[in-house]
Amino acid sequence: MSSPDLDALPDALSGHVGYLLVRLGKHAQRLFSLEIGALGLRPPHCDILLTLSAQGALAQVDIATTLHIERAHLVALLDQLTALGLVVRTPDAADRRRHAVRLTEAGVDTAARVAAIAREVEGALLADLSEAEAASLRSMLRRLARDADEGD
Amino acid sequence: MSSPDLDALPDALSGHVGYLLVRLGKHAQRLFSLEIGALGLRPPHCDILLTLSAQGALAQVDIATTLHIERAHLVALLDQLTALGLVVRTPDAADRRRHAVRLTEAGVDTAARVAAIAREVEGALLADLSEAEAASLRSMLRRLARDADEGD
DNA sequence: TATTGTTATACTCTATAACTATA
DNA sequence: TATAGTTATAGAGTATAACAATA
Repeated sequence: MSSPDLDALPDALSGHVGYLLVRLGKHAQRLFSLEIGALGLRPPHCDILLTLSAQGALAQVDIATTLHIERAHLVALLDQLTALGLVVRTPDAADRRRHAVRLTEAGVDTAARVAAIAREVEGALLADLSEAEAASLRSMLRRLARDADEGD
Repeated sequence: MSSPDLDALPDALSGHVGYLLVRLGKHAQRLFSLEIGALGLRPPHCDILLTLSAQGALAQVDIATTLHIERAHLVALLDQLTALGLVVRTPDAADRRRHAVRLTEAGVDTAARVAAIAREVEGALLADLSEAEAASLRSMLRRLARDADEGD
C-alpha cells in the first residue's frame, strides 16, 4: 500500500452537495474567524452585531431564534459583547421579563468593520466565480436556507 | 420593544454566501446525523466509510489528509469503527509505521446504506431546485471546494 | 401555565503538543 | 531528521434540563 495520488477533494464525497456545504461552511468560518480574531470576536458575536445593526433593539429570545443560537448559549455571548462595550441590555418596560439588546456607538462602528471584513472574505471565497455565477449561487443558497427554516 | 416580525433568515446575513454556507452546512449535517444515528454512526465515521469504499485501503495519514480530519482525532474514530466491525487495521509490510485501513464485509454493506441515506438527505435538501439548478449548484460548490483546498 | 433570561452539564469537533516506533 | 500512529489537553459549538422572575 503506497500512498495513492489523493485528490484534494475525495471523489467519493465531492458529488454530495451536503458534504460540500459542510466542508465549505467550515472553510468559510475558518477564513472569517482568522480576520475577526484581531477584534477579539468570534463568528457568533459578529452574527449578533450584524443582526442588531439591521434590526435595531431585539430581545434575547428574538436574537436566538433568528440566528439559531440557543438561548442558553446567547447569555455568555452577550456578556462578552457587553464587556467589550459593544452592546447594552436595557429592561423592557412593557414586559419586564425581556431585555432589549442594542448596539452602543462603539458597537455600530465595530459592526461596520465586521461587515467590511465579511465582504473581503466573500471576495476571496468566490474569486473564481463570475459575477453572474456568484449571484446565481447566492440566490440558490438563500432559497435553500429559507426552505430549511420552514422545515424546522 | 414588541417582538418584530422576524424573517426566518435574517436579511442582515442572507446576502453573505459565507454565512449561508455555514448555516446550510450545519443544517445538512443535522439532517444527516439524525438518519445515521440509527446505525450508531456520526458524520465523520460516514465520511471515512465512503472514502474507503471508493479508494480501497488507505493509511491513516491519507484518510486524515483527504477528509481534513486531524490525525489525532482519527485514531478514536477508527477505534470506534473497528469496535463496530466495519474496518480493520493491518500492518503495512513495506513501511511498518503505516497501518492499512480497509472495510470489512460488514463495512462494505454499511457504506452502501450510508450512501443511500446520503442520497435521501440530498433529495430533501434540494427538493425545491430543478435538476439543472441542482447540477449547477453542485458544480459551483465543487469548484469552490477545490479552490479552498489549493489555498491550504 | 407559559415565557424570558439564566445557570449548569455534557458531547462533538477542532487544534495543539508531545511521545513511540519506524524510516 | 522526518514521518505514522498514538495519547492527552483545551477551546469552541451545540443540546438539554432546570430554576427564578414575570406574564
